[in-house]
Amino acid sequence: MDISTREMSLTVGEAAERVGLTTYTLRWYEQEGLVAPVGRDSAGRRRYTESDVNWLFLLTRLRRTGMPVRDMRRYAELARQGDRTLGARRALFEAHRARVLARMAELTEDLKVLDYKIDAYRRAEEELS
Amino acid sequence: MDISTREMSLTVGEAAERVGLTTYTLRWYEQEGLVAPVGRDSAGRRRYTESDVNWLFLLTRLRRTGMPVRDMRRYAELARQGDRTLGARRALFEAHRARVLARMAELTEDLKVLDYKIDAYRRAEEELS
DNA sequence: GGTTGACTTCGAGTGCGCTCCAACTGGAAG
DNA sequence: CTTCCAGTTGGAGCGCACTCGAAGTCAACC
Repeated sequence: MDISTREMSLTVGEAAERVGLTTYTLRWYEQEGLVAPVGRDSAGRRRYTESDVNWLFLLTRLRRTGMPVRDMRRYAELARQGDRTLGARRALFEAHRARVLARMAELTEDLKVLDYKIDAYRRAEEELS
Repeated sequence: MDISTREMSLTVGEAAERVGLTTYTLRWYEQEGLVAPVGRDSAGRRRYTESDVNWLFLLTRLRRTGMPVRDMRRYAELARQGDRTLGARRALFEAHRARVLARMAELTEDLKVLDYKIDAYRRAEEELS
């Protein structure tokens, strides 16, 4: 009902805070084509819409799961081409999903090594006491 | 029984292959203090023992779980100081273990976002067909 | 005994993902 | 009207973890 809840528009600083990136990174992402050119106000300052922020949030998840910036750019390019790339985007996500699962399996294995070592240290400490 | 099974000694190339690192990296790890100076043969070439290889393997697991080289160096320094650092080494591993668990929890969350998107693309494709 | 190929050292170079600086602009508060 | 602050650009710089090149040595094989 309140107009401010219907039209969200954030400065680069506010958007950065919301998505957990720096203003430097937000501008750099735009420059690198990970984000389509953001709208500007009358003074030439960026204004981020809710959908800009949602897009940025998605990027942070892709990034955090280890997707290289190069691949994120490719994804952004596909997204900008509209509906006809839906299949390609899904394929990209499915491939990435598989990589994330593989990464998690690796971590599970590595965790066993850590646990083994922790136990070995515990036993060695016991021995010495 | 056979002498060769009792005394393992690998060249840098062989050791690299065994642990899945390059010869460049093996030398660099030594230079960076992640590995204690490796024994040499009469011609000055490195000879890796089984325990050298075990140590390197452990390093690869630490690295793969995201431990910075800086921390690995600190760990290597502790290890070189002998038994009196057992507690510190265990603490280091326990702290790292917690970080790995946190990372896995993050990945689990991120996977949900990927799954959501994959499903959204599927539904959108359905819509268009 | 010459060729090959893996080793040696040292220092420089690379790729990634930011991160920061300098110089400037413009809106808002006191 | 001044001060302040957050924004703008282009380009340079940084930290990390390797990665490679150059020049040389040496053992092993034909």
